[in-house]
Amino acid sequence: MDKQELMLKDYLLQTISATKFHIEYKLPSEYQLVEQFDIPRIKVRNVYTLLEKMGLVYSRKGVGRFIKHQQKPLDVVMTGNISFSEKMKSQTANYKSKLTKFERVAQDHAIYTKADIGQEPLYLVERLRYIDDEPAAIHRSYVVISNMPEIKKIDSRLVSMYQFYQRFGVNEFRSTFSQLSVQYVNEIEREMLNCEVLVPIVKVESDNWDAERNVLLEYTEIIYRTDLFYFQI
Amino acid sequence: MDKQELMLKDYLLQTISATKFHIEYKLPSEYQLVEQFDIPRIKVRNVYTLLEKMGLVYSRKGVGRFIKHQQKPLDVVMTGNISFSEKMKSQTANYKSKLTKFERVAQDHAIYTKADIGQEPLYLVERLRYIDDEPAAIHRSYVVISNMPEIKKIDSRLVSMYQFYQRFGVNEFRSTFSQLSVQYVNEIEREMLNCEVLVPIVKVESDNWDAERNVLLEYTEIIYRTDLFYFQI
DNA sequence: ACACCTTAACTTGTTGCCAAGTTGCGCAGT
DNA sequence: ACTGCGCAACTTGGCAACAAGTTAAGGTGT
Repeated sequence: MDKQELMLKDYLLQTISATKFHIEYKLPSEYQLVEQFDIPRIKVRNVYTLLEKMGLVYSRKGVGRFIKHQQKPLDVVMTGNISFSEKMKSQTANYKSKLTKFERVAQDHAIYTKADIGQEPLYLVERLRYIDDEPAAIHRSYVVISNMPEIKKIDSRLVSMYQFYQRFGVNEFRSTFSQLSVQYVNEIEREMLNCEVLVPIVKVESDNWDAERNVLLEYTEIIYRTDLFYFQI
Repeated sequence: MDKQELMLKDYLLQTISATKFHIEYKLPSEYQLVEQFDIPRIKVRNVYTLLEKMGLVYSRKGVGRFIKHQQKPLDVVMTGNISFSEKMKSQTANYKSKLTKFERVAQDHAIYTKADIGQEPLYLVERLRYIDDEPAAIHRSYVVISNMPEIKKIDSRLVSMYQFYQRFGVNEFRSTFSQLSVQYVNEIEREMLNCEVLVPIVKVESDNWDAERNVLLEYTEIIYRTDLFYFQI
């Protein structure tokens, strides 16, 4: 981006952050900004399309460009033993979870390169979490079948992995690591999360052990849209 | 982005991630991709300039486009009482810290809107952290002057805030919150961190108390480039 | 045989032009 | 006075053409 584009980006970001998030706030047209800043129209377009990819703005051909309504982010507590479901239900009335995949993990899946996993057959339970009817997080549990054979019997009524494990005799949980990284989504996850190309995601990878039997229950991967959450550590 | 651009983005991202990070790996030219995928050149350019803004690729006019060398991310442990300096020194030989600002905080600074702070006069100590001579993190300590008046006497020899507090009688630290959010940089921080527009940052905000006296020592804000760190929780 | 210069063919950088959608105003008809 | 239609002026969407930098090959001169 050249200096003119950077200047315009900051100008529009200030406009967006200063605006009291009324629905349908209309931004200046491309030609208004061309005249106001005396720069080529293509540079205005470049900045506008960047803001669109960041999920801040949307356009309607022939009408104009508008600031997108942003939800107030919710708090996710990253430590402690409260399940994600409980965390969300305490902050919003409109939370739900949908089971999107439950199947054996193919032998060539990348998960098998993780050191702790080795070649133990795994069962994937994948859930999409919704807040105010918007997809907000993808929760993947890779369960070690030999340490929790009942996992093969789950069905679409599954509500919480915590409750599932407790039902089958696990009372004490332990985690040996939890790692957070920030990335951009791939296309599959972007469609699942219904977000724009440049909304970064936080990926949290951790494990979950039965502390009494000292066996690995699952390897966990959670993908959060970063525009919908603050993370309490 | 339309489907052709998304397809090309994924194609180039796969090329980048499959490449063994040799310096100066040259990517296909715009016209090679135009012919290979039978799409307009402007769409190829759109995708290439996006990858440039993400910090993955750089271009040289008349020569071509190249994959940027990426450093292997380091681990930052987000909990516990180890100072950032110690965390980094245990992982790399080439770490340094530079004091970039130390001054009273103006009365109209946004920091004074934080609930815990009220209107207590604050002193800002800002450090830029380097890894392998690249800026990697900005560390801001907003110190409560009345609870640590010695802060006004610091100079450019300051190495560690932990050591500073210990020198003035603080032996036991406590934190009441630590919040992580993901954002894009503003222009000032982008220049300090020497990164591209679309490298997201992690901002960690926390407080630090003298546990014995039960007084607030500082409000802390750390800004990390997300391409240089994994976060252990 | 080697070195230097020129030019063609490559590369990326910059911007305008045309297409298509929408809205609002003015005019005509009832 | 009201309603409906047409068109001008607005908006964004899509893409090609020209400018400028670099490199390598070929030809010429020593």
